[in-house]
Amino acid sequence: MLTIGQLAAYAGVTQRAVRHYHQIGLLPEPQRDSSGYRSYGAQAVVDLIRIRTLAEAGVPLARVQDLLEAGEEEFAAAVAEIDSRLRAEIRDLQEHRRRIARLAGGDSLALPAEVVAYLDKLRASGASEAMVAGERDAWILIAARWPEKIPAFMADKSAQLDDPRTVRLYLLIGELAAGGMDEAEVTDLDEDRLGEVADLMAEMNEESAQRGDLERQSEEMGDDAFIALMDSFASDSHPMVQRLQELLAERGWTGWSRMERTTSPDTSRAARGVAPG
Amino acid sequence: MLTIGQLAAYAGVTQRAVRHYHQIGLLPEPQRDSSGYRSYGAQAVVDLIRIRTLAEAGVPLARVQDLLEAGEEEFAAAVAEIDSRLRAEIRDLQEHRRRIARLAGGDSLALPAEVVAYLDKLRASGASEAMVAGERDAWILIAARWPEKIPAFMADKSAQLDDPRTVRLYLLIGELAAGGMDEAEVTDLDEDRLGEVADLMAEMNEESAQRGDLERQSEEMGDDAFIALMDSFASDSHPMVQRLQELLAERGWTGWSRMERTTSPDTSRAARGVAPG
DNA sequence: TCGAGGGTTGACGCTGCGTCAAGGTCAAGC
DNA sequence: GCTTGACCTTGACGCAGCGTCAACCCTCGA
Repeated sequence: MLTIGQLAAYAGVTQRAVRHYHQIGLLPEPQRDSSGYRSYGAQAVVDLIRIRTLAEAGVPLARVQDLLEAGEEEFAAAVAEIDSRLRAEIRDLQEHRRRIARLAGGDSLALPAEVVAYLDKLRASGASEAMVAGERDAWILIAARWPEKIPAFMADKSAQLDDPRTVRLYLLIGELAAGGMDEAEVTDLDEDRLGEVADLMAEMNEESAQRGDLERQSEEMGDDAFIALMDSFASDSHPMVQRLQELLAERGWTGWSRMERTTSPDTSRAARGVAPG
Repeated sequence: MLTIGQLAAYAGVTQRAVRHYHQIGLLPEPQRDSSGYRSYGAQAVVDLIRIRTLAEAGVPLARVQDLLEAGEEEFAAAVAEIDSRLRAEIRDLQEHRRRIARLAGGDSLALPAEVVAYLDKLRASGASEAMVAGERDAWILIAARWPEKIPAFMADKSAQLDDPRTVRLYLLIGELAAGGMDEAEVTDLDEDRLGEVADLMAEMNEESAQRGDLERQSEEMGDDAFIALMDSFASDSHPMVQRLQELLAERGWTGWSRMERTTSPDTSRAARGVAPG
C-alpha cells in the first residue's frame, strides 16, 4: 500500500494535487490506516495517471470524469470541442501578441496610426511636448468615441497644419501654456499673445464656416454630452482655455471642441474695457 | 462630470472592471458627489482607455502602472518580456493540442504507441476485453515508472505473442477470469485450466531463464517496492492470481511481475494432496 | 408618489492548485 | 526514552480578473 507521497511520486504529481482531486471528487478517497494516513493501491496510481494525462492535455478537471467514462463517440466529440477551445485561446493570445507589437512606440498607446502620424507632424512643426501630450489625450478620447471618423478628422487636421497660421497658433499656445497662466502672473506679453490667438482662431473659424466645415462637424459630432466632456477636459488642463473662450465669445464664437457662432457677439468684456479683436 | 456607468461606457469596459481597478489602486478613486456617487472627469476616461489598451494586449494588471509610467527603453524591454510570456503560453496550448490530438483512440490514454500496438495484437490473438484492459492498466503503471524501457519491453512481449503457447496461455487465463473464480465455484474444469496455465508458465520461464532474460529483467527492474505494487495490482484484480502463484511455487517459481526461481520447489500443497504439475 | 434605472458596498465564485500554519506519526540514531 | 527529520493530517488564504448576486440608496420622469 502507498502513502499519498508515494502515490504522487509514481504518478508524477504533487500531493496537493491529489488532495485537490479528492476534494472535487475526481479521485475517490482511499481507506485510512490506523494513524489516519491515506492508503492507496496500484489502481489509484493508474487512475491518477489517466486523470493527469487528460488534465495535461488541457481538459478542465470538471470534465475529466465524463471523458474517462465516455464511449468512443462522446470522447471524440468532447476532444473536438476541447481542441476548438484551445484553438480559440491560442487565437486570443496571438491577438494579444499583435496588440503588444503595435505598442512599440510611445504615442501609439491606444491611438490609431493616423493620429500618431498627425502627432509626429505636430511635433515636427515645433509644438511643445506638453501640447502634443494634451492633443494625444484628446484624440484618445475622440478615437474611443468615433473610431471610424478618425481618418477623416486626421486628414483635416493634417491639412490645417500646412497653414502657417495654424503653426503660429500652436506656437503661441505652447508659449502661453509654458508660462503658467496663474492668476497673478498674467503679463502684458501674455495678453498680447492671447489676443493674437483669439484673432487667429476667429479668422480661421470664419473660413471654416464659409467652407461649410463647421456645419458638417456639428452634424457629425451630435453628442452634446461628449462635447461637454471634451470642453471640460480642455479647460481642466489649463486656465488659459477659459480666458480664450471669453475672448472668442467677444469675437462671436462659442464652444471649444465644436465651435459655433453666437447670434450676437458678447461685448460684456468690451464694456469692461477690453478691446474686442 | 461622469458617473461610473458613463465612464465605463466611454471606455468600453464594465463598471465592475472600473471598481476593480480602484480596488487594486490602478485607477485613483475619484471624488464623490453629495449622494456618494463617484464623479469622474475626462482624464479618467483617458487613463482608463490606456489601462485597457495594455490589459487587452495581455499585460498583467499588476504591471500596467509600471508600463504607463515607463520611459521608452523600459517600455520596450517590458513589452519584449510580455511578448515572450505570451509566446510561451501559446507554446503550452499548442502542446495541449498535440496531446489532445493523440488521445483520439481509446487505449492510447496515457500509453505510448508501442503499447497500443501490442494491445491491439493481443486483442487480435483472441484475448478477452477484460484481459486487454488489465494489461493496459499494468502497462500504464510500467510506462510511468520506466518510460524509456517501454520499446524494449514491447518488442519482447510482441515476440512472445508469436509463440502459440503464449496465445494459449492468454486464452486460458481469459476463460478462467471470465468464470468468476469465487471460492465456492471452482470447478474441475477450472482446476484443469489452472494446471495447464501453471505448466505453460513454468515451461516458458525455464526457457527465459536459459536465454538469460530473467536475469537481465531482474537487473533492469531493480525497484522492489514497485514490483510489489505491480504484484498487488495483479492479485487485487483477480483471485486466480494467488492460486496460480501457489501452483507456480510448487513448480519452483516465485513472484509474478518479475519471476524468480526458488531454491527448492515448494511441496506444501503436494503434501496436502494436490499433485504437482 | 411611484417605478425604473441609475448608483453604493460586500461577498462569493471561478481554475487548479501553491503555500503557510499548526500540528500528529514514524523510523532511525543517540 | 528522547530527539530529529521526514512523513502525514486538516484548514484556510492567495492568485487574476473580474461576473454575479444581495441588499440597499438616489434620482428622475410620468
